[in-house]
Amino acid sequence: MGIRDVPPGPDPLLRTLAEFRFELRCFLYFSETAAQKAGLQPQQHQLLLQVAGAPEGTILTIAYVAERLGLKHNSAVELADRSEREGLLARTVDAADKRRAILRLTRKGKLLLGRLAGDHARELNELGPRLAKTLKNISRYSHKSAQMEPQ
Amino acid sequence: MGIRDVPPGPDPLLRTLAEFRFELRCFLYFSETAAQKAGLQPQQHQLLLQVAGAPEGTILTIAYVAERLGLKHNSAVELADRSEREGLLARTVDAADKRRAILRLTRKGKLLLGRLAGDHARELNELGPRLAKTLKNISRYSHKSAQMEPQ
DNA sequence: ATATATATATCGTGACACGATATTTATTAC
DNA sequence: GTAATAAATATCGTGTCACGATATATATAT
Repeated sequence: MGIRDVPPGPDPLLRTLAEFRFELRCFLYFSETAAQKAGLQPQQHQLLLQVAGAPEGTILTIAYVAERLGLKHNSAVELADRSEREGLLARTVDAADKRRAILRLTRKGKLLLGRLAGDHARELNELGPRLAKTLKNISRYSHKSAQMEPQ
Repeated sequence: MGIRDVPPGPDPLLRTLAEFRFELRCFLYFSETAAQKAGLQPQQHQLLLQVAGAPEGTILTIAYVAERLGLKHNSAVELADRSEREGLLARTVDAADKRRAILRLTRKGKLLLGRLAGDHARELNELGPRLAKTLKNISRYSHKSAQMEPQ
């Protein structure tokens, strides 16, 4: 802790941004691996999470999950196709607007997602504080002030 | 702010994890878009960042960046190939161990990376606090305590 | 009732990560 | 000191997936 948090040498902002992305990558790697161990593709996991974790009252359309996952509509369609084929997800045509497909999890999908959620929460409880600290360092170094007391 | 941070309805842990991934995805989308606007593939941006932002004294080998990017060695080789082809990066054989390739940025690579760094710092200064808050909520809901005062 | 917009779906393409394997150089065992 | 093993990088074929362009079906507006 202290000055070693952002060692001297190269541009401290680049140094800290690199560290942040590394920590982020570690989390994503954990997440991808956990999903695959559970028998899900990482993106399928994300789809299930956005479906199950949507705010109350959300209309769970393809367009909604596409926006939440940062995907184009057609990519979300394909992801839902694959997930449906594997019995993780079900589509039903919206009775109120037959253009829409409503997504919901199957029991299998819920089960797998639930297991992953606990693991992710644990991992984030460990990683979170480190991420937060690195984020603070970024803000410190991006305001290009000479560094005062670390932390 | 307050109770609305994690609305009622479905499992609040799933709800919060979904929110976290959405915020993360927003950042990544920003980052990918910024890189591409600057003429870089997102992964090339990450490679340059890990090269330029490595701690003083780091030996900048393929293996090093592979580990930092969470890639297999061969994927890092290919990424370095593409980046070298576009004049962002240079490889030199390590004189001390001729198996190793040492990576360094070209002037062009440094220039592009520098521009992106500022934009990213600004974006993270905005997004960081929200991420930190969501992370805290995850920790709150993963310890399955009944919720007390929000925040 | 026709035109336009919206939601989802289909298809061909390209980027890229990976496993398996090869090649070169170091290191170790004897 | 040479053979054997390890380590670092490179090459090649394959599969996944995200995308743009386009198509189809339903809703909305004029």
